[in-house]
Amino acid sequence: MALGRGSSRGTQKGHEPVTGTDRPTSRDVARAAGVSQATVSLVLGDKWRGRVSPRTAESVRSAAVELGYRPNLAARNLRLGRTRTALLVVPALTNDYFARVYTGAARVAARNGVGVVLYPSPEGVGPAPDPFGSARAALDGVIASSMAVGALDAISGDPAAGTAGLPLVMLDSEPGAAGAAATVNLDLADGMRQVMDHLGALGHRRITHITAAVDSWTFHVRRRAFETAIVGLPGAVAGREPAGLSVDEGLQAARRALTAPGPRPTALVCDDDLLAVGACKAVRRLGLRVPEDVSVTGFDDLALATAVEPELTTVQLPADEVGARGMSALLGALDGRPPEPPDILPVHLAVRGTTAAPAEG
Amino acid sequence: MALGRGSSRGTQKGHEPVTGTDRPTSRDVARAAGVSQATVSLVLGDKWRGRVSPRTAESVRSAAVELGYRPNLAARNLRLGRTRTALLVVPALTNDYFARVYTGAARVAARNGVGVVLYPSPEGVGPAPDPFGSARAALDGVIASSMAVGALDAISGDPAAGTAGLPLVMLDSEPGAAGAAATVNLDLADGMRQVMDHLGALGHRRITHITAAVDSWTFHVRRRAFETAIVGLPGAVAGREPAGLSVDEGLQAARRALTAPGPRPTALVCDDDLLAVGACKAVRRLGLRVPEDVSVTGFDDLALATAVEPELTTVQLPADEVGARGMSALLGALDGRPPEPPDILPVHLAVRGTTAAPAEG
DNA sequence: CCTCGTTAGTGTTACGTATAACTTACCCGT
DNA sequence: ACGGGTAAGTTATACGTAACACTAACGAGG
Repeated sequence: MALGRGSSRGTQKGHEPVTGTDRPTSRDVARAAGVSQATVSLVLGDKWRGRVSPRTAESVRSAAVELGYRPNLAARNLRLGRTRTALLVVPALTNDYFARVYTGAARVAARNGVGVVLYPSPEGVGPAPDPFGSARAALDGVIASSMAVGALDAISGDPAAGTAGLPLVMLDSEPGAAGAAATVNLDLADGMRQVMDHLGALGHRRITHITAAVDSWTFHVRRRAFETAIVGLPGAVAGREPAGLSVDEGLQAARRALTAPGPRPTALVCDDDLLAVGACKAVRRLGLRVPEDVSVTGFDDLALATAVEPELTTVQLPADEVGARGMSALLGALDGRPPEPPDILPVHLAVRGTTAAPAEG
Repeated sequence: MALGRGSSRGTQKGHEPVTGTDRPTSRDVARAAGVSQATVSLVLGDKWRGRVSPRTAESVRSAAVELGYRPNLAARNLRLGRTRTALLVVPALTNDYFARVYTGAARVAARNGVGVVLYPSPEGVGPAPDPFGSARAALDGVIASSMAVGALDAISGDPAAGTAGLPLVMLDSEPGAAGAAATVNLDLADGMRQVMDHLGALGHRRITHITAAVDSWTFHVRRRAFETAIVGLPGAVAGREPAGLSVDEGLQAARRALTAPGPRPTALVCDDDLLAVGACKAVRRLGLRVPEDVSVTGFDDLALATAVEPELTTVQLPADEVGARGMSALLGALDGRPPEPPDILPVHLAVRGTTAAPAEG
């Protein structure tokens, strides 16, 4: 039954390719089953109904198993002109918002027989942060977070050209972003509004916004929404303190906000949970308490938010839904379906332990 | 100059492949530059020195740019019989230990012109968690964390067969694991020893080990090392409390440990930072203080460890070095070099705020 | 008996690339 | 003038697969 895997590698003329790990090919399976390669392709491709007898099909299948046949994906991709693989470009792996985005995207992709390759934009990983060279996988389409567009247009000035003409779905980016086949958005403005309503209702009037100093739409929106909300809050006094996206930067920014001359803010609204955690540390290092002396709010509802004490009041984002919709949109674009109207996913404020009414004063 | 991208798709007989996004091919570039396809391949493959005149080379290059030529990776992979792509299988994205492993691996890979595809073993993502179907990228080799072997042998009973005959490097796994071309290890036993020495020197004698209830070598080692250390500590009394790998499970386990009948442990040694953070919460919920009443130690030094207060005393792991060595080993195996002797990377205890001498009593 | 339709396959081709082997033109020394 | 050498390309494959177009065998209907 198990013929030797002869595979007459006849070098008559010309080329001689680098001989990789020579696995059995569909032709080897064909020889073993006593049929032609075309039949093997039909059977294993599950297109044999009514074209190959069940007996033959079964013998092909068992021969394939016998030899441990695995189709050569490179050959298949070349033949089909498509890879059924999508690239997901995210800014950071550590951030579990993106981990959840991936989960949602992967779920939808798996249901459609599509693979997902992750490309975390490198933080000094290599000299050429080229997703299409680095993740050398041949790709059908790209989903990118707005926070990672740097990785895309690092290749060329034009963000769209960065995807090399592949369909592109943008997440959390300006609706109708140039070059994108679709966009998936969160109602971040509403999230910030919920935060401000909550703080306003508690009685806070001196509020400092600790902003993420990252040039990304997701943060611009938060800032605009904060500014809109603060003018809608009678007698409110706003402050602003920019910070990089880390716990430590949040700590520094909060320290600056709390030790600045003038009346101390009673609430710190942070653009991100990392910043909020840092802010809480700053409050305590100044001998104050959260939330009795200073309320702190975050954004994103990372795992970190419920790990710290007190647990963070923050805005929960439906991250996996973002990933799932993004993948759906990409699959639609790949199938040539017209883009669906961009809908904006709702977000939800989770009130936890870092907000309370301000002390009298 | 810019000829139309004619690409006479002559369907004389037979096949007719699915016409994907028809990008320009090297033959189109050849036509535009007035040379043969072979010359284009030579020039763009940077193998033209002494075989093509500089003038011609330049005209080929500019024609390629003009047309926006991007080589078809599927075709290249097929021709070369290799993809220069490695798969990194990790248990979770959220855990920044693995994010750092990836960073290290990606750094080494980039230096060698190799791409890295991440495969986070899915938590209920799809029905068939098949890295080789899901990450449909054609692969040259696999690096897998021992904590993710489940994703590998989910495909077949045999962990090695899971990689479909590809070279496999195991991280943090039993040295000389079956089927692995190489293994990269951390001296976790020494890490645990450092923890115990530290606690012993502080005067702790009633110590409970909060173990990760995960069937992985990395945790077996920790447990064995704990048990070895405890017998080497005169008068020491050990406890053990298993927990799943999460903050909340750590909290539950610590609560059980602290409220069990008999004298209360003065120190909780946790297998993981997540557990340690949960343990700290449990201590405080019982009205006790960290570290005055109960000392807590973690393991891994996640970002979380310095986000909480007090900052966690924990064992720092050279995660990126693990990734880098793993990738080096894989590249070596791919080049047919004999495996280097498995070396064990040192780890280092970071003493921070959650450990102190126990109160008298 | 011939034709038609169905069943069960096979032969052949091209996807786009990299490279071994061949070719042609030109120059130099003797 | 002529052989040999080099520079500058070109030609011809083959990688493994999927699918179209073809064919051989066979039974049924007229």
